[in-house]
Amino acid sequence: MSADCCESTGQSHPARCKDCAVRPFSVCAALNDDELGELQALSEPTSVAPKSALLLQDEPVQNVFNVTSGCVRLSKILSDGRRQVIGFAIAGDFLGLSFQDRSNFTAEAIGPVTACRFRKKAFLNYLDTKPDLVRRLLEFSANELRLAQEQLVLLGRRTAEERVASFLTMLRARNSRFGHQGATLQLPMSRLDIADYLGLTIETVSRTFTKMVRDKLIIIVPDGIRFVDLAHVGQIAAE
Amino acid sequence: MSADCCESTGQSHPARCKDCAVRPFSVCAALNDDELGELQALSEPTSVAPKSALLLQDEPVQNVFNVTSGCVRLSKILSDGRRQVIGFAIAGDFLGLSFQDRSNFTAEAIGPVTACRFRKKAFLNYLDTKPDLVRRLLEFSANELRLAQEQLVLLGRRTAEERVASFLTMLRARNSRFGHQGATLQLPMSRLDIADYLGLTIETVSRTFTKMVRDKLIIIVPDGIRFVDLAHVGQIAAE
DNA sequence: CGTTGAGTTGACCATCGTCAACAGGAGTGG
DNA sequence: CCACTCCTGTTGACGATGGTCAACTCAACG
Repeated sequence: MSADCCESTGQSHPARCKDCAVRPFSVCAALNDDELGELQALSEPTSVAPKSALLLQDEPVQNVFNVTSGCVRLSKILSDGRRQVIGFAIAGDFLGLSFQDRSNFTAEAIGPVTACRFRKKAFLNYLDTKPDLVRRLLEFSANELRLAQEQLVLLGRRTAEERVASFLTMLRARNSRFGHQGATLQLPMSRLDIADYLGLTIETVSRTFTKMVRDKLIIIVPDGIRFVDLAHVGQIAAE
Repeated sequence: MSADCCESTGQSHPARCKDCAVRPFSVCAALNDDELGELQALSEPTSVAPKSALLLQDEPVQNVFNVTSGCVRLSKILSDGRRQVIGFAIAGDFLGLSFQDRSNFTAEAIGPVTACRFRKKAFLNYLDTKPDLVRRLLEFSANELRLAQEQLVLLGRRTAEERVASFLTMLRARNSRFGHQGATLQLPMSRLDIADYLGLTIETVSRTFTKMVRDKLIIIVPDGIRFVDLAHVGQIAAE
């Protein structure tokens, strides 16, 4: 079985919610076994092909999603084409609950993605009967807000090298819950995605990686990087 | 009676929640009259002096707040002193519900501020009995997340002039619910606050204002600006 | 009337963006 | 199997946007 965080694996689509590997980390953890059965009845296990969209900016939101594997890029574009990636959703993350008719951003699968899909209306109706689930969603929302606020500091006040170091340590921390704790970090997204996430250009990201290699902080490996001096990278990120 | 959005006015501390002017815009709108009475019993009407703090970054959160008048600056600082203002809270905004023990940011009154204060524990306990209030908080949280995501685009991808134009139109839109719809816009915060909010320096903000005056887009008045060509400012902001 | 703090303006400069060339791997088709 | 294209990523030269440092104005306040 592949350990790649962005490949669809057999374990991601269990027969029942009860057996779902991401349940403890997802909103579903707010429900007991009986309620899980009800939720399961509303859910549609879905495979999303690489590069296809789960949500489209300014388009009506028909579905909400619970990501079960893979990596989803969330981005906003300006009318002249400038793009800002506002986040990456991974297993356990919940997508689409904005209480607005139209989506504020585009969500696209980077590699293969699996997710539980819900009709938005049905999900909202179910929500009205499950206060604990609403409470859990509130905690998720507050957490996303905290991450966005940290990203505001990064975009507003940090240098290119600090942004890249921050990005690498942040990604490592997020993967830790799935056991990926080694010195190797998979980077499922392209340099362009990273640049658009960090408010930089692809050239600056590339140059910064190269500098970090020269400084013996990381080495670049296929589809990712390997930390050589994790402590020092963390120090640059913390600053 | 002063129309300044950041001055304490008599109407801000009504005897009863029922009569509160900001209720329709705040989380309290989720409660009926009986419930309002319960909430009122938990609330402590509070006046906050200019420059004093409601929340301190990295310190335990004892209270949560419902702002009823004035303007509160939310900011995060890095260890070397760089500061990012992550938002401004005005009447109707709710502060402090992060589900974390310690605050992620500092919240300081810019001018005089009034707010309903709640002990965090008591408020959380009350929440457990009021699903509609949780639901309302979720909507507020989702809305704040949306604003933060738009700010990510601003900080990551927009020029100085676009940032300033966006800031002015955004502030105007937020004030509109309180009837401040004229061409004059009060700016309760300093140039430094604006700079730290927009990821710029105070000099760049000042130069950009000057340029916009030269271009006949705005004129600068005491404690604010006046729109001369609102449509054009909006166009620069939209881009 | 001197002091303080906020804001403005100018001169200069650094970081990062732009434009261009190039390298290397994957896929395609002869 | 090789040539070709395409795409991603890297590197270099140059330049622009916005930052740094400094001087100055002006209003508030004692």
